[in-house]
Order: sequence, then C-alpha cells, then structure tokens
Amino acid sequence: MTLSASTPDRELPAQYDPAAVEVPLYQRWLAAGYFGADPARVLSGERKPFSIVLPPPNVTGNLHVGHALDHTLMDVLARWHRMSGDEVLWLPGMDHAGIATQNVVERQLAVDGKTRHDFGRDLFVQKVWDWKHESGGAILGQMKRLGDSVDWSRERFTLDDGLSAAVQTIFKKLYDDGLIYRAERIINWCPGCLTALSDIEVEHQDDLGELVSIRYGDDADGTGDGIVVATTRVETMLGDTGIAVHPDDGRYAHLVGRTLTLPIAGRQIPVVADSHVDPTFGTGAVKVTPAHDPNDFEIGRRHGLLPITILTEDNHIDGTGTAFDGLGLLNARSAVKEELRRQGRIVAEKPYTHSVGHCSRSGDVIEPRLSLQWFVRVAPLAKAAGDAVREGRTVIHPPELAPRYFDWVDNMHDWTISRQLWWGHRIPVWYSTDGEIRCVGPDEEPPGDGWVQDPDVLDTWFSSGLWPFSTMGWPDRTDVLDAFYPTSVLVTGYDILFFWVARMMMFGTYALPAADGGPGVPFRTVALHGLVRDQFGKKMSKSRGNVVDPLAWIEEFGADAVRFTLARGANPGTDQAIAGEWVAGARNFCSKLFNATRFAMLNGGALATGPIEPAALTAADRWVLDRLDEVIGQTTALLEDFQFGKAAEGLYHFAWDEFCDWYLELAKAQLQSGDEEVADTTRSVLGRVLDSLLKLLHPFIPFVTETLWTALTGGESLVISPWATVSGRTSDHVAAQWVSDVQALVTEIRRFRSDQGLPPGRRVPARFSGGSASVNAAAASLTRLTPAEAGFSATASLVAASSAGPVDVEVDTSSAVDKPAEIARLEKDLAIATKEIAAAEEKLGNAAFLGKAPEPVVAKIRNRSDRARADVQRLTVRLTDLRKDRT
RNA sequence: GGGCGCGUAGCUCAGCGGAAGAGCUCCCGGUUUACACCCGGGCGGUCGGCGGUUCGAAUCCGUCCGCGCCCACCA
Repeated sequence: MTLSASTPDRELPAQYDPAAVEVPLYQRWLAAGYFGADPARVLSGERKPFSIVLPPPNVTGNLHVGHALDHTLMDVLARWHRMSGDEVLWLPGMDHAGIATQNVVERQLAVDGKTRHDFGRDLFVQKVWDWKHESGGAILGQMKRLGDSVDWSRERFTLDDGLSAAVQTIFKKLYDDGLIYRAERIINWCPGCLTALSDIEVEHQDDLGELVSIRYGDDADGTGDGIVVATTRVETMLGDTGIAVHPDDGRYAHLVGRTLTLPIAGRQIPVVADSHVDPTFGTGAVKVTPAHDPNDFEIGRRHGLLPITILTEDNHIDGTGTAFDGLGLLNARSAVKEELRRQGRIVAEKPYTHSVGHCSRSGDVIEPRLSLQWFVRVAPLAKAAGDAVREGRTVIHPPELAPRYFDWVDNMHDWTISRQLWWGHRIPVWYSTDGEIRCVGPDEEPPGDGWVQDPDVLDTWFSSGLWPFSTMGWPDRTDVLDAFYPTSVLVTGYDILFFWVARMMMFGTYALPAADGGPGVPFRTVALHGLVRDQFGKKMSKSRGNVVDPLAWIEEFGADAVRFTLARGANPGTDQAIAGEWVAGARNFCSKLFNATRFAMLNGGALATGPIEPAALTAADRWVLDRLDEVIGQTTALLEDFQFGKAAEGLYHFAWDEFCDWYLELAKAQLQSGDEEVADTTRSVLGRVLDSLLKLLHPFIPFVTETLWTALTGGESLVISPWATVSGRTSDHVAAQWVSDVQALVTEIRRFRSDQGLPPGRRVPARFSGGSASVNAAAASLTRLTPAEAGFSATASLVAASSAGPVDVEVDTSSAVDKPAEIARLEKDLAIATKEIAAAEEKLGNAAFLGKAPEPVVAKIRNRSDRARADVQRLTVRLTDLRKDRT
C-alpha cells in the first residue's frame, strides 16, 4: 500500500519515504486553508494574535541554507502557536533588491552587447518586470518544499502598489518633518555600478597597498625642505588643496599659515593646523583632498579648502589640466608616482596593508566622491529606535547582542538613500526649471509642465524598513494592522541586525504610534540566530567551495530531516555547523519515529488513543507518562525562550533513548504478558505518548508527524490540533525508581553478556537471587535470559546493586564464543608478523645490502614490512579487546 | 582603536558551582518478528596555561596564550 496525502491512511507501509509524502502533504494543507490568518478572530477577542513577517528574500534569490534555518525557526514558532490556539499570521513576500536585480537583467542584456541605455528607462524597467515574472521568485516554491506555513494569500512584494504608496507616504512625511534632505556630500560611490551606496553596502577588507611618502614644497617657495606627506593614493594629489598638521606639532609650527607648491599641478596650497591629524602617524603631516576623502572634506570645510573633483564617475582622471587627464585610476596612480619620482619627490615607498571599502554587490573598490544626493537625517530616528530597546518595548534575544544594536543606532551616520538606478521606488520629488523643489505624496497629483521628477530611485532598504507595517496595509488603517501589529517576533540572523532590523525599528517607531501614544515598535521581540557554517565550523563561501545546497539535502533526506538538523543546532545568537551525515542522522530519527508508530499500530495502539484507566498502569507505564509530562512542560518552556536547539534535543532524546529504547521494549513484555487488562492499558499508553510526542515534534518535522498522527489517530490534521498538554498526574517516584533499577540491571547484564562472548540474540538460561522480583523479571525479559532448568554446564555470575539490595545473576555460558582459542591463534599471527618486521628492519639497515640489491627487491621488502606493521596494529587491537573482555 | 564572543572526546558543539555529556566518526558483537535509516557493548577528555575565591570550579574572579566575529572616515 502507498501513503496518500489526500486521505489519511490508518496503516503504515514498511518504510517511510519522505519524498513521496512531503509535496502532496503540503498541497493538502494549502487546500485546507490551514495557514490563513483571520484578523476578525483577533479583533473579536476570540483568539490571541501571533504574527511574524518573513524577512523578504531577494526576488533574485534561491533558498540557501541560511534561509532554511531562518524559515525553519519561524515555522516552528508559527506552527507551535497555531496549535496553542493563537491566530497566527506569518506573512511572506519578496524584496525587489534594487541593485542585485538590475544587475541580473543588465548582465543578460550585456550578452547581446547592449546596456540599459539602449532601451531607455521605461522599457528597461519593463524588462526587469518581465524577468521577475518569468524567472524571479524561485525561492517561493522552495519555501513550500521546506514546509513554511505562511499565509500565501497575503504575499507581498516591495514594489507592489500598496507598498509603493507606503514608501511615498513616509518619504513625504520625513521630508515635511525635515528628516530628509538633499545635499552635496562625500558619499560611497561604486564606479562599477555607477551609483551611490549607503555605509552598510560597503564592505571593508584589508588590502595590500603601498604607502608613498612625497615631499611637497622646497626652497623655491621658501619652505626649505618642504613637508613630507604619506599617501596610499598617490593620484589624488592632483586634487589636493592643502596640507594639514596637528596644531601642537612643533615640527611644523613655522609652516602653518604659509603656502607650498603642489608638485605637478604647480598651484599653491596652504598648510593648516587641524586636531584631526595624528602627529604620531607617519610624518605627522597629511595631504588634504576634500573631494575624495571624507576626512579631508571635513578638514577642508573647517579651513576653507575647496574640493576639486579629479575623477569621473567611472574613475578616470578629469579636469586637472595635466597630462594625466583621461587615464584610469590605477594607471594614473603609477604614472603620477613615476613623474614624482622623476622630479625626485618620492621620499619613501613601502608595502602597506590597510582597510579598503568594496561594493558589497560588485566588489569594486569604493570611491569616496563628492556628490549631490538625498539623505535621511537619522539622529532622531535612531534615538527612538535605541530607546525602544532601552525601555524594553522591544526585547533583543539573546541579550548579549543588544550592545551591537546600541553601538549601531547611537553612532549612525546620515543615510544616503538615493541610488542612480532605474529599478526601485523613484524619488517622489520634482524640480522646476527655476530650481523649485516639490515633494509629492501618494494622493497628490504630480506637478505638470515645466517640472521634472528626480531620476534616482530609493535604496532598497528604504522600502524593506517599512516591511512590518507596509505589508499590513499601512498607511491605511486595516484590520490586519489592528489585529497583528506590532508583530510578535522577528526571527533573523544577527548579521542583519544593522542592515535591516535597525531600519525597521527607526521607521516603525517613527510612523506608527503605540497604543499608549508613545512610539510604536515593529516587533516585541527580535530573536537572533547565528550563521550556518560548514562541518568544520568554517564560513561558507563560493571561493572556499564549501557552500551547501539545502534543496539537494531535502531531495535526499527529506525536508523534515533538514529542518530538524538545523533546529537542533540552533542556539540563540550562536553559529552552527552542518554536514550531510548529520542530516542523515535526522532522517534516521524520522525513520525511528515512523517505526515506533508502526509498532504501536501493529499492536493496536491506533485504536487506543482515548482516556487511560489508571488502575491498570504498570510502573513502566507510569514512568513514561511522567516523563512525557516533563517533556511537554520543558519543550513549551524552551520554545517560549527561543531555545530551539535544546527543545529539539530534548525531544530527540525522549523519543529515542527513553520511549523507543526502554518503554517500547518494556511494553513488548506487557503486551505479551497474557494479562489483557495490562495489554489494553499498554496500548492506551502507547497511543497517548505518541499522540503527544508527535504534537510536540510537529513544529520541527511537520511532514512525518502529520503522516503518522493522522494514521494513528484518524484525526484531520496536526496543523490544527491542540498543543500537547500535561496530564496533571503527580509524578510517581516509585515508578521512576523501578525503571531506574531495571535500566541499571539490564545494562549490567548486557555488558556481562558481551564480556562473556554470549551472542546478544541467543536465549540464555539464568538464575536470579536477591533484589526485586518484578525488576528481575523485566530485566530478564530485556536481556533474553530465561529461567534455568536443571544445572548449567558452565556458569559465570555477576552481582549488581539495586535499590532493593544486591542482585546475583548466574548465567549459563555454555553458548559463549571460545575466546582462549581465538586469543592463542591471534597471538601466533602476531608473533609471525613481528618477526617479519624485525627481519625486514635488519636487511634495510644493512648498508651493504642496500648498496647491492636492485631497487625492486628493496621495494618488495619495504612493502612486506609495511604490511606486517599493519597486521601488528590490527592484531593488537583485536587482542586487547579479547583480553579485556575476559576479565 | 572600540564592542562581543570562543577555546570541553578525532570533528561539530551542549553543560556554566555540586559525581565529565550529545551528534557524527572509530572499535567489538549481532538475521533480537517496529526499525541494519537498526540493536547491544566499548575506546576516547590534566574541560587552553597559570594563579585566586569556595567545603567543592569545566562552571565565579584575575592573568597569560591562541582563535573568531562586528563596528570604526588610522592618511
């Protein structure tokens, strides 16, 4: 028979095949509408809300292992809360991912030798939309494969009409409040993407460069030996408009206020005193290039040194009036250096490793560039975002990561939000021919003739920052917003704390007042998990070649196995490693559950999921029910604390080490005891434990648990079943002690059997004396000891301690493997191998022999010696085992 | 230069004041009627070093060594 997802079966096949079950099962859940959220049930007070917005993956993206972790943890929470009776909204969607997506389409155009300019703005944007509809959003199908219980009816895209209106609304509000401004500043310019970038889109890495010391000025301008400055960017000297030294630096005091001749360019530049200069670094004098360095820009502003831009947007020297105009940046660097060398102005040059900004998208070296851009004045927004956490309106979990958040929001620079791209939300600002500026809200008509809209679009993170409420209909007041905002929790990696979380906190507190009139927050808790690394704990990267594909594992081991592996390794804020073997281990766990349930059903457990008659409970029954209660309480508490790893680990051990390894084995005896009341009760206990266990595990491994639970109970679905509840029994210490005694005795006997060379499967006659009769009987059953008839032919005995006094077990060892003979044989082999090695050593140590014997003969002897060594090693290990077993 | 964290079995990690643990690996045995995606047994650790607090420290404090991550306008 086969497992069908559409109609739950009450029988199970011989083996679990996740691939055959998972896809149709997900379709069944969708068809049943289990994942839909209804705000009415919250607003009526019928249910408590639980809401999560999915961090929107890029429309260009595929499900990588980091997503798989992120989504698994969110799904655990969503499914758990749904079962706990909350109205759950898990809202999915995607990010338009400005630069990333535009780049994808531009690369396609480049294949035909075209650029976006060949098509013009409107046509190009249409092409991006076409791409999005055809190839974008592959990740959505992959989310379904993973089992995400999101409300697909509420899927959003950051460029949807509604979200675009939200973007325009908040832009206008910020503009009117003076929190958005346009200014000419030094910004991060990517010469590859030809756009401005915000600080977070720049990645710093240590690059090897060259620190070149140059002498400015000389006798000719009356400054004697002049001043030596050091730079890693020689070419920027063409844009120098000053030299700065520290005000207290006596070495240069006589030069401050004078001017020097700038080599090559020939213009006079002043020496200024500025406390920014570190007198201990290099020569203590720094060249000032206001248009190409943020520090220098500030120094220049303080001292009236005007910026001179010497680079085009694509990094060519321009407008310097020198022979270098037209050269690319790196060519210019060496050419300028050569010219300085020719003039004898190079004082020193040495290799120098320093931190250099790179474009996080293209990898190009970022050029600080003076440019007219739009900015968000972040100070008041960041203050509110910080206060929300300081005041506990939003809790960061684990708390150790809060300092990072504060460090960020307390020191944030103004945010460059304009991008010289076409794919994104266009800046809603129009300019008139005579220089007027007008910011237009979503409900307003754009101005007519004589006005042109700003050509730039907004940073992708501008719209992502609105995600928690723009997706719920803001700026309109909607039922969804009323019911589900603020969201309950944001689950994400700590690596995105600044990129995204801080932005949402800023916009959320700014745009939406809380119920008490104070600043609203987008989420009550931020639960941060770590990064997924490879099996050696190394960061995954394409260059390292250790990136794993969760989809391949899903196909091989099933989505449940991948989910369980990730959840089990998830400790708050801590990175985790993952390997295929571990996913296989999780698959084995699913299989174990499957077989345990199958066993219960084959024994009638499926018919016995009703109430239990307490009178007939054995000690084993009472013990497992008590343990179940403990596990239910513990799992619930751990989930409340976002301790996914420990919750999964606890369930794994209860299910495998306690329920399967001990209770199931004890239950076999109870089922075969011939006492029908005991057997019936055992069936009930099996049903009861599995019912609860499958519920507890369902958030982690939804597919296999659903398959098993519907088969076991005939219920409709675990997705909508109530969460496991404790029985309310008082725990039974006597039962716990009984089981503990059985476990201790069984373990002793098993070790004894193994030591004696008694094959585990064989029934062996034995006599017990002392201890508890019921413990002894159970232990005998689990260790295949049968009551001895007449006298033994050969015996050995052990004495085990138990709470009922010492137990003496006498065992018939006539069926034991004959170890002394085996040992004797191995010892002989070992002696031969040892001799062989000695003989080989002697020959190889003989210089005369080595000098005369042909190489093949020597190689043969070496080979034989190596083999003998391997033999010795193998035999020694085996002998050690055998000798040890005898004692 | 700031901030956070980590060094526990071969590997990846839990444990964070009261008798050293898990998964994977390794070794031995096993056709045990739920399961070989399994069962049973076993090897393996001066819990980074050194001091201190404590009746007791992997667990707290100090210090040193090694490693990682994040932030930062060190030319």
